[in-house]
Amino acid sequence: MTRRPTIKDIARRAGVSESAVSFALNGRPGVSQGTRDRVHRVAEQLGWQPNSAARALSGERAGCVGLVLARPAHTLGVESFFLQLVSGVQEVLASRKVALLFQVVEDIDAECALHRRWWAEKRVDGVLVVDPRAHDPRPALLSSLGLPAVVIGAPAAGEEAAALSTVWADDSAAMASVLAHLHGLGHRRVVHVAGLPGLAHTERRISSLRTEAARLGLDGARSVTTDYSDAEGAEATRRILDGPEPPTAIIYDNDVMAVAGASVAAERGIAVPAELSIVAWDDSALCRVTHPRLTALVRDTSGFGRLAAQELLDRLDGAPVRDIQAELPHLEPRESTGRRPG
Amino acid sequence: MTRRPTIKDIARRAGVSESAVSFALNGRPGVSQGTRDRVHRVAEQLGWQPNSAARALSGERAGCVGLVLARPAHTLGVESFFLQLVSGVQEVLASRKVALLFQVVEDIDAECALHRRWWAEKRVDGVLVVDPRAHDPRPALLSSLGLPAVVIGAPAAGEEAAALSTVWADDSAAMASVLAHLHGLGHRRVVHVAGLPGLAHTERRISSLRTEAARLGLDGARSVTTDYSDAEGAEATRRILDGPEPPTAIIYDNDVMAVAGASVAAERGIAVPAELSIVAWDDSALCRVTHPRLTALVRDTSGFGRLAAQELLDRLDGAPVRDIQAELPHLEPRESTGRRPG
DNA sequence: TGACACCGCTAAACCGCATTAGTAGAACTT
DNA sequence: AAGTTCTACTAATGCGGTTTAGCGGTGTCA
Repeated sequence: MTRRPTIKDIARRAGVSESAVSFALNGRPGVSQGTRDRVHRVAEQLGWQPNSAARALSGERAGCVGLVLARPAHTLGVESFFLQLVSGVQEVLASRKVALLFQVVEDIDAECALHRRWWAEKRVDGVLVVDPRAHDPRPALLSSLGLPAVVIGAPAAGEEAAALSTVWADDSAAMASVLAHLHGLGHRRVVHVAGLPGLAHTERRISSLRTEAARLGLDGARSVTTDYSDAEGAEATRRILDGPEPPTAIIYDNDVMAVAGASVAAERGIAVPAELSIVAWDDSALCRVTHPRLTALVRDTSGFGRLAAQELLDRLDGAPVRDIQAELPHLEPRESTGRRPG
Repeated sequence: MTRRPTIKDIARRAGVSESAVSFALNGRPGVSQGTRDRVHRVAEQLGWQPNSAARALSGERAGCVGLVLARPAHTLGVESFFLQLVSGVQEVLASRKVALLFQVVEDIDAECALHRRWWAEKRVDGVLVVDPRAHDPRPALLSSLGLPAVVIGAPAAGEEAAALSTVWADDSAAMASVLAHLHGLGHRRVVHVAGLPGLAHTERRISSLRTEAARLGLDGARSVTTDYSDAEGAEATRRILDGPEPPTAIIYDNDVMAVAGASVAAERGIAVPAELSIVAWDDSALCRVTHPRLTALVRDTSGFGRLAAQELLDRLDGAPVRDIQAELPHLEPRESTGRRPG
């Protein structure tokens, strides 16, 4: 139950004023090198750390950034994406001693309310925004509050990202590469089992599928949307396979649905990849542990997080808004894709 | 870029002193009902929220609790456990407007350093501790700092949890129920593919397996440890199946390894459950999407998180240290377990 | 040699809130 | 009518930092 040391303690032991201590510890001019060293030594010895509340109060930063995840609770924990992203984010933040406030909420209204509260409470210096969507209310809100933010993922087509930086991967090009792969294997009827309809990247992938399919002359290509859960992924797969002219290849928007789809095929005795090819968007342990292993679109998710965190820190340091493109995801062919049957 | 309203603004508009505002907003005596109402109305109108830094500084709480995850980055994101736990934790915290500081670090030394820093910075009012392990340095550290904490998971046998509350599930009983299930199906040779060796619950499960197996007369029962990854899960499975007297049932300490194990069996043409039964400790979408679906030990992970968060809040309110036992996990039999072959 | 700039430091104000001490006025005693 | 107790409020202080203003002492230069 030790008492926390303060700069007052340091000042007393070093025989200087509190202001001198503050100057010394923050590398500001106004103290001689000798005094500076002495103060640092005493601070170290006392194990002093700045009280974050006091810092935040005196006009400075809170030393903290926020990340809100607006997803219904039951769809959480099935995807590896977020923990990976967060771990990348933290690598960068931790190196600068910035903390991460993390919260899961039910929907986007709750998310907006939370941003507003964090701002009013002066709890965070900036926020990371994930899952950009069509008609997204968050960019406008955040810029009206003057809260620096970085959007992770490309905004919906046609929408300017207000005054927010964006870190994104080119989903359109990625979709094109998947279709090229399938087309090269002879597939002509392809279905895309997409994620949540409101999300910007979902719409982007859907529209890219359409234009790219038209270009390649794949006329059966279409998308269906889901909530990303294994249940809806399986259900969609059943409907697709039961429909007229079932496809010879299916692209799933996440790993969980892809595995669920593969399982439905197995259940029905449909051989993968002999009769049906499967591609997962986002690689994970999941894709490697199933049998056959799934061909997947690999992206460096934690690298993505690192990029976003770095950009947010830069923004806090006054850097201008930027638009950063992450490395293009690449396709990792495994055993779940093969030549078109017949 | 609106300015944040402060109690000074409220005081001015309501025509009273700042102290009166503070009393009114905090439900303290010393203001008439009329003034109280007026202050509340003005505060609402201005959209005032207490500045968390100022609150924390003036002796009060930081309004924030911490959770550190000490796992090497590559083992992250494969398990659904943590996001589920965190989402449960937050349900409770959010209802009390307490924020969650979340950080992922490489190892337990980094975790200890972080706890120390958070304490010194007065960033958190208390912390949640996960993955208790044998010879765990954290309880002693936290109690010497006087930082309220709740340990999630039972401490290693023989170790007192210092002055920390504990929320735990009875792993021994759970292991017993799994063995009873397998014994009932006629299995006599069972292997347990456990997780990280240092963790308290790993050791608990291992020792429970041993005593329970002895009681039931299963003499081939043994445990091997891994790092929880799909790679080590698969590797362990190969070694086990290649060894002398291969088991007829395998218990895996998480879902990912169980699926990886099932995949190894499939690869080798070993039929599940006809030739090999598989049990996963911890249910998830994963166990339901594979084919055959995996028999799993189900626990209410987010409920676990809720319990822990509630206990931490109680501790912050001055409640005494408690030892809370969560609901016993129950076994959900699916298609991956069946009668012993032969 | 006086004016001026510069260095190294201290004193004091301030951030937004909680809290303690104090105070004016009304109500109640006796 | 003077003393006491309440009520409803204000003034002042402190939390732990940052920051601005100011102040002696020394060096520089005209």
